[in-house]
Parts: sequence; C-alpha cells; structure tokens
Amino acid sequence: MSDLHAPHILVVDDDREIRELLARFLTRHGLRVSTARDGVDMMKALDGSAVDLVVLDLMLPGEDGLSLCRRLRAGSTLPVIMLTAMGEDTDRIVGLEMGADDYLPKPFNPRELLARIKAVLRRMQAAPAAESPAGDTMRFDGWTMELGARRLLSPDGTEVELSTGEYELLLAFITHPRRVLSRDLLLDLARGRSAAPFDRSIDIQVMRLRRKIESDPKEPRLIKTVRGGGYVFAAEVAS
Amino acid sequence: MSDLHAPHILVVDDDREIRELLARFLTRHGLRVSTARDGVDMMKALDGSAVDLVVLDLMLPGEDGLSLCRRLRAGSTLPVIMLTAMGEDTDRIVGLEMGADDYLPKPFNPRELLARIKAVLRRMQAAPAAESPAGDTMRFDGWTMELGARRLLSPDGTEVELSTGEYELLLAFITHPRRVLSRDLLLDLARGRSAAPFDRSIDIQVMRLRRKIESDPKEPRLIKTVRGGGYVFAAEVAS
DNA sequence: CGCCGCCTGTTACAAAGTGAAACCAAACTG
DNA sequence: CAGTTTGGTTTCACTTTGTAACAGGCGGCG
Repeated sequence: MSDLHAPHILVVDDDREIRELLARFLTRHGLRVSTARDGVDMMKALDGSAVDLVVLDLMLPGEDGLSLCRRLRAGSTLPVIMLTAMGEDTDRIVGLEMGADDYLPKPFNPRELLARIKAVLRRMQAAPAAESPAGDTMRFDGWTMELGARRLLSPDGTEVELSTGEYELLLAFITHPRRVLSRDLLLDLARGRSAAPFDRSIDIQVMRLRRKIESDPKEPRLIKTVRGGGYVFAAEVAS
Repeated sequence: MSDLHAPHILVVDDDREIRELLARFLTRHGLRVSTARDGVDMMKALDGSAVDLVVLDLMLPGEDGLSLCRRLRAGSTLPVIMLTAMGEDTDRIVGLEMGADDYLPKPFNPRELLARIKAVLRRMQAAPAAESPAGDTMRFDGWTMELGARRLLSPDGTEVELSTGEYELLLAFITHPRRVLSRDLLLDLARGRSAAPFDRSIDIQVMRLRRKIESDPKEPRLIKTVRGGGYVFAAEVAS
C-alpha cells in the first residue's frame, strides 16, 4: 500500500479500548492514525495536522457524533465514516441523514472498516479533486518546473532528472519561497511525516538537490542554510 | 468505477428528503444521480439523458410506481429497482410481477440499495443499455486513442496493439492525467478490484505499457514513477 | 477434447532511491 | 584559541521499483 503520504485517519470514540484496537489495527495496515475521545479532542486534532478521513462514533459524551458530523460536512468535504451501535431500522436512515460517506453498525469486523476506509479514500482520490494547487508551471532563476509532468528544466532547457524525494522537496521550497523552513516543516511538507530525534534525512536530500540545481553546491545561492533554523529558498518564484 | 462512464441512476420518489439523501449517498459512492418527483418528471428526465437504472418508489402522487414500471418495461429494458413501504409479502410478489429487477422494502439500508444497484448493473453489463458516449477519441503527445474502437495510434499513424489490460490501464491514465495515482486506485480503475498485499501486477502492466508507448522505456516521459506513491501520467490529454 | 498461443500475474533477482550512522568541516561560544 | 554545536558528505543497509523468466488460465482451432 503505497501512498506518498500514508493516509491519515482520525478515530473518534469514547471507548479507549476501541480507540487503541483500531489504532493498532489500522497502523499495521499502513495508515497513519490519530485518536480523539470526544468532539473537543477531535477539533483539536483536526486543527493540528492534516487528516484525510474521520472515523466517528455516533454516541459520544458531550456533543454527539451526528451533530459533529453535520458540522464537519458543513465546513469541508472531509470524508467521514460513522460507527453506530443503534438497533436496526433507525441507523438505516440515520446513516444517510448525517451525510456520512459510509457507516458501519457495531459490532463490526476491523477488516471491514479497513476495506471501507480504503474504498472511501479511493473514491476521494478518483474524484476530480476540487482545485489542484498545481498551477501548472513555475519559474525561478531561469529554471522551469512543470508541476503536472513533474519535470524540471534547467535554464538552458535541458531536463534535469529528479527522484521523487528531490521533487517533493523542491516543490515544498518553491511553494514557500523566501521563508525559513525548519527541517521538521520540510519533512512534513515533502514527506508528510514528522521528524524523529536526530533525523538528518532532510539535510541529505537538500545536499542531493543542491548538487543538481546549484551551479556551485559549495556556495549555494538557491537553497541557503539557516544555522539553527533550517533552510530558505532564496530565489523569486513566479507561476 | 471511473467517473466518466459512471452509471447514471434516476431516483423517483415524492419525498424530497429521501431524494436528496439518496442522491448524496449514491453520488458519494461514485454514481451519477438525477432525481424526479413523479411520473411526469421521470419521463422528462429519461428523455433528457442516458439513464442506466431507475430507482422507483411504489407510492407516488399521480400515476403510481407500479404502472410506471409497467410502462417502462413495455418500451425498453431499462432496469428498475422498486422501493416499497407496503407490508411484507404482497409487494414482493407484486413488485416482481411488474417486472422490476429488484425491490427493497422501506425503511431500507442505503448501503443495501447501493449493493443491489451494483448487482443489477453488473447483470446488465452483458447488454449495455443505452449507447455509450464513448465514441470519443483522445489525444496525448502525438498519440491518438480511439475509445470506441479501442485502438491506439502512434504519432506516425501506425496502430499499436494493446491487450485488454494494457488498454484499460492506459485509459485509466489518460482519464486522470497529471495526478499521482496509487497502485490501489489504478487497480480499481483498470480492473475493478483492490490490491492484495504485495500485489505487483500494476507494476508489470505499467512496464509492458511503457515498452509500447515510451520512446525510451528506461527513461519514461509519459508514465512516471512516484516512489512510495504510484504513477503519474505526465502528458497533457485533449479530447 | 486436446493442443497451442496469448495474457496475465508470480517469483526472483537487479537497479535505483532513501535515510541512519559515522566522520569531517565550518560556525559559533566563551 | 580550544571546545562545542551544527551542518556537509560519505558509506552502507534497507526499501521500493524495474525486469526477466516462468506458470497458469482462457479461448480458438484442429
């Protein structure tokens, strides 16, 4: 299961047992998982990091799942899968009423939840994907970056081959030019993960990228080092 | 389930709430949906666009569902799924007698309706109802793809033979250009199934396809690899 | 039926990309 | 200027993808 950034799932349930069970199960199957105990927790988690899908228990302390779901749908297209412990008939209708993308009556098989999560994510990915920030091509210091084709053209027009990691990193830079970007942020932007202690992977990718785009990698003009801070993309970027 | 030729469902029910809920739910699950309030509306909708299946409430103002169903079946083979609020057994008999392909007692599980819609469509697939709008041809980077004829013409005009699998894969690519497509999604688009663990079949098909359409398969320009992500069709596609 | 040939997907191995560890160099500190 | 911290670079193990070789399945044809 390969997703550039493994999809990030937020599990909202008041039962700690269930939260942990699901977190373990889904993680083992290649998803990133956060958990929340109630609506307040959920909103906090949504603020903090980019979540791709919410698994939401219908019955929660405080604001219940139904109203949370409605609130989510009101403000975004974030997909939601509902868990419901209700008896038969009610949930049939309820499932639809709240606008969830799917729902699952308890007790359920985690495997089935996984299957539905994947199905929903697949649909999301297949959808025309609202707006792509992929303007199309961006320019900096003579270079041309074709976003759709994932190509980088040097000032003299020849193509420079970038690995996926190098491409994602450069993309992170040119979409945030002239700002100091911490390693941590760069890792998040380019890889969708956060830094482990002593993580040097960004340094290495920066070095590799410099070799390809700096005329003198020893004396970088495009990607500058900010000691104690991270890196800055110094060039002006136009689209 | 590619959005282009997503099956088109017509929901006929006098309850606005139900119409809208079903429309949302089914749309979210990859179908195209229109709605109608009564028999007159329905006929209008059928005229307008190519509908693949009708979901029809038994009780309608004006002409009732049963008689509408009979009329539909008289003039075409358009599949119909009946919704009924009636008591148990009677309707089953009646519904099927009227020539519905399936029926569902209210209140029903929306997921169940979806499942039955898919089942009926699958059954219909042998006889593709209305004419497919796929008489099209699409172009990319000098190549021409004749959708109706399932032919691929190279830039110099010669035909390149594609196997079924190669054709479906290429079709998945050119209908979703310039986006990273995960193996999982590609498998779904091209084969309609989801990936098993360690499934490499997409990789293999991509390699075979590259051999046929890339000028230098070692250095692919059309189908690019995104490590950890999947593949991207880099060319611009026009129809 | 049984043979034959094409498609397809599995297995096994090669090649490329990535990041952890180690070491070196430069920049800051006092 | 010695010591400390931080970033640059190399090396290497590991992961992911590319490719070849092979095997089963399905359909056409004798």
